[in-house]
Amino acid sequence: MTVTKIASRADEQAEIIRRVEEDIIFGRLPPGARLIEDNLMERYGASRHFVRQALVHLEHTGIVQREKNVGATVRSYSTAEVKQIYEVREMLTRQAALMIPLPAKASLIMELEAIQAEYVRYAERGDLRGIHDTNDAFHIALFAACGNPYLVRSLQDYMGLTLPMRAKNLADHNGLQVSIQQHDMMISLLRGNDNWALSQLCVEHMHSSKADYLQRVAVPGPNLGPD
Amino acid sequence: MTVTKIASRADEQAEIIRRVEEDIIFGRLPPGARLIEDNLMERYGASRHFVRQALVHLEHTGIVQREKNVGATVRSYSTAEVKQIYEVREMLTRQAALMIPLPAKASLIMELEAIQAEYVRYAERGDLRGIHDTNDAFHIALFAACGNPYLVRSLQDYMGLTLPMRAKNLADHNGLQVSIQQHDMMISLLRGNDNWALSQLCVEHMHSSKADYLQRVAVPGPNLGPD
DNA sequence: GATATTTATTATTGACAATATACCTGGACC
DNA sequence: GGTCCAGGTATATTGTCAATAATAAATATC
Repeated sequence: MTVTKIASRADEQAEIIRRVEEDIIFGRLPPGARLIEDNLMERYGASRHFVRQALVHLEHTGIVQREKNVGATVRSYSTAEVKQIYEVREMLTRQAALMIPLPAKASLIMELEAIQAEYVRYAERGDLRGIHDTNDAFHIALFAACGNPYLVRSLQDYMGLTLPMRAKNLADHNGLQVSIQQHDMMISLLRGNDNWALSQLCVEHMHSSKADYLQRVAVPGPNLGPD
Repeated sequence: MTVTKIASRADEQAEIIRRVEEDIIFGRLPPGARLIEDNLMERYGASRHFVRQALVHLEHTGIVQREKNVGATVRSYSTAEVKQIYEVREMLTRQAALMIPLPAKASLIMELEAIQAEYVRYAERGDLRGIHDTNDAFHIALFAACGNPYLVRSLQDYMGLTLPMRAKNLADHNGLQVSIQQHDMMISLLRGNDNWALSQLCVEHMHSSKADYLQRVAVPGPNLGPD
C-alpha cells in the first residue's frame, strides 16, 4: 500500500499500462481473462478514463482484445499467428542488424555493456520485471544503432506483440543463461566486421522463446486441471 | 447540413478520423497547423470525447503530433525522416511482394481488376478521396495475398504514415496515369511467375511520390508568402 | 525587462445513458 | 409431468457527455 507519489498524472496511464502488461506477461492474467474496467480501477486506484485509455493502448499493441459494449480480454495467439508474428519480427531484426555500422562505436558498446551488467544483476536476483525491462532495453539500444528510428519503432511494436511469448522464457533459468551469453556474443560481434553473423545471432536469439512458446501451446499445461 | 444518420456511435469516431485525415491529405490542414479540439468539435459536430479520441489515434498513426497541455498539430516530416520512413516501407513492400504465391489465384486477380476499374472511374471523375481510397484498397488487397496478416498490418501502418506524401501525387494528372499503368502491370505480373519483377515494380511504384515529396520539401512553395 | 494577469486550450472527473448478457419465469408441446 | 423455448426483466459493464480543474501561452503593467 505504498503510495510512492506518482510523478505526474500523465505517467499514471503509462504506469497502468506497465502493470497490466506485467500481469499479463507473468501469467497473473492468462489469455482469455476478462479485463473489467471497474476491477482495474480498484486494483490500480485509477479513474475509469485512464484504465480505458490503457486498454485502448493495449488493444492497439495487440495483446488485448476489446469488443464494444462487452469488454476487454487478454488475447491469445494460435500457433499460426505466432509463426506469422515471428516471421515479420525476424525479418525486421535481420534487416536492422545488417544496417548497424561495424565495427560499432565505443559509446554504443559501453552503453550495451552497462545494460548487460544490469541485466545480469536482475537475473541473479530473479527479478522478473527487471530482467524483462533490461532485456528490452538492450535490444532497443542495439537496434537503435541501425540509424533508422522508424525501423526501431516497428521492431518495438513486434517486441510488444511477442511480450507474452517471451516472458516465460526469461523466467526459465536455462533460457535466461543462454540469453545472457548471446547478449555477450552480440557485443563481441559489434567489435568485429561481420554484419551477417550479427544478424544471424540476433535472429537465433529469438528462436528459443518462439520454439518454447509453440511447444507450450502444443502441449497444454497439465497442472491446470480440467475446465 | 445533411444529417445522413450516422450508422452507429462507434462509426462516428472513425468518420472524424477519416475527415481529419482527408483535410490533412488534401492540404486543407497543412503541416504545422494546429488542431484545436473546440474547432474540430464544431467543424465535425462531434463531442470533445470523440475528437480527442480521434487525435489520440492520429497521433499513434504518426500524422499528428500532440503535446500535453498544449495541443495537437499536423506533423511535418524532414527529408531525412521521409527517407527513413520509405526505407522501411520499401523493405516491407519488397518482402511482401516476394511472398505472394505466383501465379496468383484467379479470385485475387478478379478482385484487383474490380478495384482497379473503380480506381480508374474515380480518376476520370477527379474524385480525390475516391482515388485515394481505391488506391489503398488495391495495395491492401494485393499484399494481403502474401499470406501474413501481420506483415500487411505493418505495411498499412506505413501507408498511413506516408499518407501526406502520397496525396499530392495522386492529385497530379501525370502521376495518376503512371499509377494506373503500374497497377495494370502488377496485375499482369500476377499472372506470371516472376516474384522479383513484381517486387521491383511495387517498390518503383512508391518511388515517384517519394521523390515528388522530397522535391516539394526542398523547394518550399513560393505562393505561401513570407512568414 | 521582469512579473502579474488574462485568455485560450487541454486534462480530469463523476454522473448518467446505452448496451449486451445472464437469469428467471411462464407456457406449450412431447 | 417434464423439458425446452420465448419473452422479459435484472444486472453487469461499457459508452457518452458536460461541467470543472489545471496548465501554458500571450498580454499588459510596472
